[in-house]
Amino acid sequence: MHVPHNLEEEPFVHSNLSISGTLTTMPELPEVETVARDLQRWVAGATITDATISWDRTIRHPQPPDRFAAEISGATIARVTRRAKTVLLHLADGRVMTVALRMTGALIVAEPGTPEDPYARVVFALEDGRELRYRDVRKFGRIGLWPGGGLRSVGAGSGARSKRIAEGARTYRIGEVFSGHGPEPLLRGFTAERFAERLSRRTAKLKTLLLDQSFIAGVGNIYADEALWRARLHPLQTADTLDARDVRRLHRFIRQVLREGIVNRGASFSDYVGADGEPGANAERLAVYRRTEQPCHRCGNRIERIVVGQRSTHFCPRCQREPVASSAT
DNA sequence: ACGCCTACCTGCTTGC
DNA sequence: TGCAAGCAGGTAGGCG
Repeated sequence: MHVPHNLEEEPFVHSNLSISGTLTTMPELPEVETVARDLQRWVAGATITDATISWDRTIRHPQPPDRFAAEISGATIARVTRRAKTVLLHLADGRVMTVALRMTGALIVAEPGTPEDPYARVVFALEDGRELRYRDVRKFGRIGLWPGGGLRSVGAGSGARSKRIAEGARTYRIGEVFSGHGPEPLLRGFTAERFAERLSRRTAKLKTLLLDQSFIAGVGNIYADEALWRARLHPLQTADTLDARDVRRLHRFIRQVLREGIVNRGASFSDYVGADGEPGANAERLAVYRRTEQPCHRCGNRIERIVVGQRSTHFCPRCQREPVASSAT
């Protein structure tokens, strides 16, 4: 199997999710997509011979941690894909291992002889001598191992937070598998019309909604702020007040920032420095996120930071006007 | 059903 | 310099 040359030079760097310097990965859809594509290239076909768990809580349902290693040993990774912000490792026997990276999770392919990583919470030994390491400084991430046959949600529709998942005779709370994810924004089925229809039924603030995974899958704090800036929409504006043009802009720019993120290997809005040491053309791309008090690239006005739903939110108060509440009819 | 709040975690930054 | 508080944010789950 081809091994990228930079693996040899930088053992800990498997993808852009390993960052030299400050580790602020914040994996959102483009970052997770990048990880899945890299793993598909590097470990599809590999067989797991053992798993070492150093933080039990990383392993979640349905297997208790002490059975996980035995369950996964001997499995061959057939295919690696992504759903929302979760990496899916499809095993040859039909089971699926899910890896939710949350805040600081990373999947790293380590060549034999690579120094131990103190933040590796789960290490999968591969038959060929390499290791697939799940690294997670803050321990928020979760790994699950699910039965084959395909998990399906019981009852379709949005707001699936409390619904259950059926697999054969057993059912799981949907949160144990997926958090009732909304549509994948980059799929063809996610049309402006469908988006408009979903938005029209909601009275929540735009920022809150974009972060709601049951409303739209894969958008996190960075891409939400960036998409709203491009669409010139105020983060506090409520969804049901958007007109048709607003919706089309928001739809287009959500997809645009996510696609650009993937093209840039998920690095477009992080302070990533590539293995080639290429300096940040990324700073140019970052329009508002963490640019508090700095000039707006469009109008020069100072970027403002507010807190929405306990999350920092960055926007340009001149480009992104909050609509005046209409008290009249 | 929806929106809001807290807990989960650790490392870095800030303030005294 | 040392220490504590504040901050970062994805998401499960509880509450009103």
